[in-house]
Amino acid sequence: MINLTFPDGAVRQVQPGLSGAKLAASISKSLEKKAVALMKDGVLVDLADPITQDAKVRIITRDDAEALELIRHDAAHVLAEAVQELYPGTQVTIGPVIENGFYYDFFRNEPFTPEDFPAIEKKMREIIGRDKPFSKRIVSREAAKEFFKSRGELFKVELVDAIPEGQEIKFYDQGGWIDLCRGPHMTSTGKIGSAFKLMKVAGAYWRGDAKNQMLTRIYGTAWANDKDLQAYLTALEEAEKRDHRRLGREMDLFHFQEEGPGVVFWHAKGWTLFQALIAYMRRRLRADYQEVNAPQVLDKVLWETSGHWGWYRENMFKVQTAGDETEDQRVFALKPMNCPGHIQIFKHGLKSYRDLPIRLAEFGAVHRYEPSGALHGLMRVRGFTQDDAHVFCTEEQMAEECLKINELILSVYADFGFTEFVVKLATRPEKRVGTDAMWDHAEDVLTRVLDRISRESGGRIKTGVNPGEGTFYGPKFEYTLRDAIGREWQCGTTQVDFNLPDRFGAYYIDADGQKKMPVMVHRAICGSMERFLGILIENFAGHFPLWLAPVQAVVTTIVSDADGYAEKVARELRRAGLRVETDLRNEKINYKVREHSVAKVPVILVAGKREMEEGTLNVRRLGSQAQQSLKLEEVVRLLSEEATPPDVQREKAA
RNA sequence: GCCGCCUUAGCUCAGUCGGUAGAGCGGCGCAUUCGUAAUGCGUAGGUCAGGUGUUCGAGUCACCUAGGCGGCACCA
Repeated sequence: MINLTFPDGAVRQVQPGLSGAKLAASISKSLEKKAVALMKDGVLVDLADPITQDAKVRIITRDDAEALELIRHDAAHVLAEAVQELYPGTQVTIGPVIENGFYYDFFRNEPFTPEDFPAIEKKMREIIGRDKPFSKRIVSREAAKEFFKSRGELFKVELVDAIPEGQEIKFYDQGGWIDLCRGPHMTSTGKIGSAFKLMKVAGAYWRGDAKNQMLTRIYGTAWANDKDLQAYLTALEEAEKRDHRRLGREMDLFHFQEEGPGVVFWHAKGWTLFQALIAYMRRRLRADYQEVNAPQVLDKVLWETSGHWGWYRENMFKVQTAGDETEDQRVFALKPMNCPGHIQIFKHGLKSYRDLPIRLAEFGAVHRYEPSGALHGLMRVRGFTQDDAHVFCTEEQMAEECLKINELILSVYADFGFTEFVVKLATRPEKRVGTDAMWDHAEDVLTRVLDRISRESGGRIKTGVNPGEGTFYGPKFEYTLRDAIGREWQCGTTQVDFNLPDRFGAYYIDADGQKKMPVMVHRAICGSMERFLGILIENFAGHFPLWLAPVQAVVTTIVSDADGYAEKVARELRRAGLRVETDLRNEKINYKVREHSVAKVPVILVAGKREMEEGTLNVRRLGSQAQQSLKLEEVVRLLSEEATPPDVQREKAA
């Protein structure tokens, strides 16, 4: 006999080999019907699997949260069956569960289009309606390969070969249609229900490798019920409304055009935002950093020395004279990074150990030839501004510098309202420079720093490791923040580098009078200012806190008699440092309120006859219909206080 | 870069079977002076992304190029 422990702590003795299905049946008739899988020691397994030893068990019904991934996984199988039924000759490959849904990759000479969806969905519903049971059987490697080979499923043959020796090969049969799968599945296709929808088609490389064939991927979403499906579709629409490309146009922040793929035309309002962000960062750097500026165009030898010319040449802009007659054939590069420039500044003149650490910061405009398919609004561009810095320090100072940077990064994020972060250590990649000993050392230092960050945050900051994701010259920390709608963005990085100082021959004079190589720490907080602004636009859905809003308030009139008063109000607010516009157009107040609300101006100050006579303003805040009548002086005081950036407020309070 | 889709007025989008381009918003003009999310009337605005081809005739069909969108790959 074996002991099964139930979620309520109850223990039951049963015969070994009892299946989850039988177990459910022994509890109640209704549970037998509702059960779709078994949770055994924290792992989902098929209901038909025998339980052979003591375990903690829980019967999973379709309504349990754990069943959702099964619904999606089963839906992927049904999608594959539907496609093969409708389009014979299509080869199936893989079909995993992903966040919010599933996909299946197919190989077919003619790719699918969304126009095929109605037919496929209809067929899926038909298969689900048949409600055939999922049944599993273990097969031998040879039998599995033979089976797929005979059906012309060459991708599946490759998949069988990829299964590690000693691992079982399982076939799942769903009413005659069979797929290779590690499972688990629910009891029958009918359990999938009807709350699913095919979403999009996309190309995807076989096994994620660009050297392989392109497959057609069909994405779908699936939920336990229609209400959840509908909620998901609504959330997608909401996310679309805060798309920074859309808000950028609606709020007149920036634009892109054909002649400049991947480079931003910043309009006045967008540039105001940009400048507000840079001004904030400058204040945060004032105490510890020296701001510098290195050239845009430098001879390619510098990039050869750094290694960029070797590793990233395809992604660099080459710059040469455009003249046809010129003899000067010298090749320059538009800088893709700031580090070589900063090293030149460090190397200029002798540095003493007493000078260290030297922290050079730059809002450096860099250009990278990103693949055309990678471009995406402000999030991925070919010309952008990094809030970059390089700290030149001694070995002993390195860990302390990393911690100091960590504090700065986290406090910057907090000032923008981001409170959830993950810090990951990215370790040595295959493509790299420097000796293994150097890498061992650098990774060792960062691992210890990461432990300390985690420990000192009291577990508030999550940490992790990204193996092989480091840069070619050193390991790094990747700072990821979570936005208002739960999306994660990797922004900041801290990189420890023993390689570039060596390659460029940078040194300082140590206490013993000897030349010594400094360690270099690269760091960025926002990463790309353009991208960070894109993230901010989406995070706030364009509804910026007052200190960032490009137009902080609009003063508008109800009657033209109040025009003079409105001008005076605007002057006073501007004198207090606020970004204010007036709207004296001969339009109804409804019209003007609507227009400025749509433009997401945080504060509308209405001046009518009454306000003019009383020296007041009627204040209306974005997102609220409430009105508040306040004295002009009061408005100036309240708004300038609210528009004070968080760091300045902190300084004042201190 | 790869796969698929898209590109019509400043913006959002119609445009039938291949027969000579349309709406709303916005702009401009006039009237309206009005109390918190769209006042009325009038008016201008187009190389249908660019090119080549098929055709008596192309916004519409085919091919090429560019840009965009969704994924994939990439992201120093």
